[in-house]
Amino acid sequence: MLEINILRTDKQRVIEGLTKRNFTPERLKLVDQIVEMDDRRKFVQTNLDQLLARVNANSKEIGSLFKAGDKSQAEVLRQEVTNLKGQIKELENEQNRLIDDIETALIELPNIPHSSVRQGKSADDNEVYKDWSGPMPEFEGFDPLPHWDLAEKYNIIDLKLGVKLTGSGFPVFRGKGAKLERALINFFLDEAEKAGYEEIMPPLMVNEETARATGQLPDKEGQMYHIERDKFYLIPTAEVPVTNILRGEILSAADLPVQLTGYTPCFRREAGSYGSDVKGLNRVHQFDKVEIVQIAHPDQSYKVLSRMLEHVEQLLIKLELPYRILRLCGGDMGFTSALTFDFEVFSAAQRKWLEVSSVSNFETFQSNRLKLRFREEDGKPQLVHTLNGSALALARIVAAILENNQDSEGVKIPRVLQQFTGFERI
RNA sequence: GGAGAGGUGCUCGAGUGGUUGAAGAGGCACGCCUGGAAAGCGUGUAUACCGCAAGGUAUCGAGGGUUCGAAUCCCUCUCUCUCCGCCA
Repeated sequence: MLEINILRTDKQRVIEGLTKRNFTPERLKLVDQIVEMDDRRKFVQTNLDQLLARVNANSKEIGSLFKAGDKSQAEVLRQEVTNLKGQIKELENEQNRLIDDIETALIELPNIPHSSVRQGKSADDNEVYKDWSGPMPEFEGFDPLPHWDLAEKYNIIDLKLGVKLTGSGFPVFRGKGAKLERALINFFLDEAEKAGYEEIMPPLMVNEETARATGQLPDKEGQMYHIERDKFYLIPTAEVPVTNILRGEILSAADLPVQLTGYTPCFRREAGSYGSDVKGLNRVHQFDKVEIVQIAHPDQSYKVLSRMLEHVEQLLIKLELPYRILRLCGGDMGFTSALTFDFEVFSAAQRKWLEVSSVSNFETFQSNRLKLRFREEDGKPQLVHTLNGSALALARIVAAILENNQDSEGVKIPRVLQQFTGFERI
């Protein structure tokens, strides 16, 4: 959620930012409407506080009058308070209504894009920030198979079995497939640890408050699996529980940046897709992911962002996968993000780029709802910047490894993974 | 699932209607003391909102109620803990 103050102090930037996100002039009016409601809210509170102050003063006075035995004077003051109550109730109601309305409206506003973000309608308008310049996988004497065929051929991932156990989009990894998955998780976690991240194993279900604080609720309610009976949500990403660890805290500046990482399965309902995009591991309801999260000083957050980009990039280099980096345009960027870079790997048989990581700076958009702040030496608390990124999303990485490293006999395991898998080929 | 206890500030912990935003202790910070340290002494130690400011308002799990006045009384909800049962 945006800080309401910037609608006043930085209105021009807000308008430009929302325009990058393709807000129509009609919708832009929301900004002024919110400020107006907030003006009214301030006015109401000033009045309300004055009335409450009088009630408090009278009550105190009544106390001492009673002790002094002056009942008649006490009665006069008591009467006055009784008369004020109607007004107080009215103002309180209006204040509560305004607070609700302001929040409801404010939640409609997405984060203001960073100045480097271009306007654009969709993923087609994303800018290729860094293209792949190395060699592409080549195959001599045979046509590379898509990963779903390889999965079946070597009996390492069973999608049909997943359907039997649960439903479509719940792959079953087995044998060397399962071990490859586990190897990747260990590799990613070890790399994160080396980069200074503390490993977290969080709950896989969260309560409503937690889902709200990182912005999954109310915007993306439909994306999450919901346990009706206990009012829990299955996490769509480790970002949710991990970022919430520090919810409500006031850190000292010396604690920053906080670096956290976590492996979790991720559960996504992802309704409404179809076609070849969803085939195999391209889009599933449950997948594994290692997430990195940083809580940073506002002055440092873009430096932190580039370090996170480097981290992810190194993973892909070590895995020997062709990759490219996109800077998302205003139309494709997530609601909560100020700047997002996507990493895509090339999957040789499908001949397309698959998104395997998304690294974002949310600035104060998340911390505002998280109430996550820090304090300089003898300064006032101010909101931190939060950042996160996938490092990396497993399913599609597996797809790319299988497709790119195949030969007619099997699949070669990238060298860095071999110590984790214990085998060199599938 | 059954029975009970309880949620107060950074922590512990008092507090059953009236200068209690909240005793006391601990922790932390600063100062004094010291050759230095410990001990000791002193001072300070929440957050949000409104206000140019002075200052004001709110907050003792959450919400509602009683009252001139509530951390203190009443109702609802919620969470935690203990015991029993079940269980990896």
